[in-house]
Amino acid sequence: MQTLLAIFDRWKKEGYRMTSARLNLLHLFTQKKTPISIEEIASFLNKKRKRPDRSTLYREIDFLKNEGILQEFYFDETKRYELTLFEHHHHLVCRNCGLIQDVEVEENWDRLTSKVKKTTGFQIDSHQLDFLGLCQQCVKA
Amino acid sequence: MQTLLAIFDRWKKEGYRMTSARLNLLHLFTQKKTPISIEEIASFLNKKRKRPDRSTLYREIDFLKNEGILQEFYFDETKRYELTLFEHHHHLVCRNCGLIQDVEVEENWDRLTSKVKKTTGFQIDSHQLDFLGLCQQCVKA
DNA sequence: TTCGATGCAAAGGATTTGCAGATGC
DNA sequence: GCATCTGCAAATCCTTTGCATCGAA
Repeated sequence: MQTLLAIFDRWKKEGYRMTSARLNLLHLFTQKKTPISIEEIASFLNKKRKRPDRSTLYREIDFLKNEGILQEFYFDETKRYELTLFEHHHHLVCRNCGLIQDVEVEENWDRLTSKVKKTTGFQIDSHQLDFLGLCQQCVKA
Repeated sequence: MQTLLAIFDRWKKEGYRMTSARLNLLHLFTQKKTPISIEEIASFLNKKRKRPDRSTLYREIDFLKNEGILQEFYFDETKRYELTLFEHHHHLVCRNCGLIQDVEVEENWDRLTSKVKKTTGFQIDSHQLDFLGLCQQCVKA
């Protein structure tokens, strides 16, 4: 697992710059522990009176994705992003209100992965497991 | 698991019609056992000289999704659709050539689901598990 | 001073919508 | 015959791109 400091070091060597837009975004992502959409990112940054242009936002997301810092998900009809720095986990999605929550699933993923590899011949890099349903609030209502 | 016949019956009662566009689409989906994109659907129908307008295609996909006949996935930067009639299974996606393959994962999903339900309070309807990696061909190359 | 990052405006592509005519039932 | 379904064209929405300027190192 790479740390933010290690990333900054690498960027310095590669000639990328620590601009305020980039720092604001990274700061936002370290606070939000759950995948967020472009719309949500824009509105959070608006609240804090930092408003990058949409094109900047898209370019920056792309940059961070290519650098392996952000991970892309697709929930609730929209793309969402989350720091890869966070430990691997799975998501619970409420199909009514759209709430997204992390969940720990006790499972021997290494064993499962190597089993799948053996039966299919695929070289498996990662997996994604999500649960879809209703959150406590929406079950009540 | 609902059958196609049961669906046709329900539609008749609800006043929906068995148009040729709808039948062509359903026929295509019963043949393709793997999630396909709008582009792929259009090109397959073109080959068979059935060319519905794109708006019809989008409307029909939407209809089938709402009727619970199609399931939506998001792989390889595109939305893909598959019949829900097929038995529940998981997907292997090659991140190089985009190949999608079904895979059986032996796991007691009911046990896992009820465990997650207990720890989170969510009412869980379904889950989705996908593996990402390289297929045999792409590993060689 | 240099080159990456940004904002703006315009282009591009995918999806949706309104409407008039076609077609299942 | 009536309501649904369809194709066409236009509208809309999201994302990307070109370019001149800004600003980090």
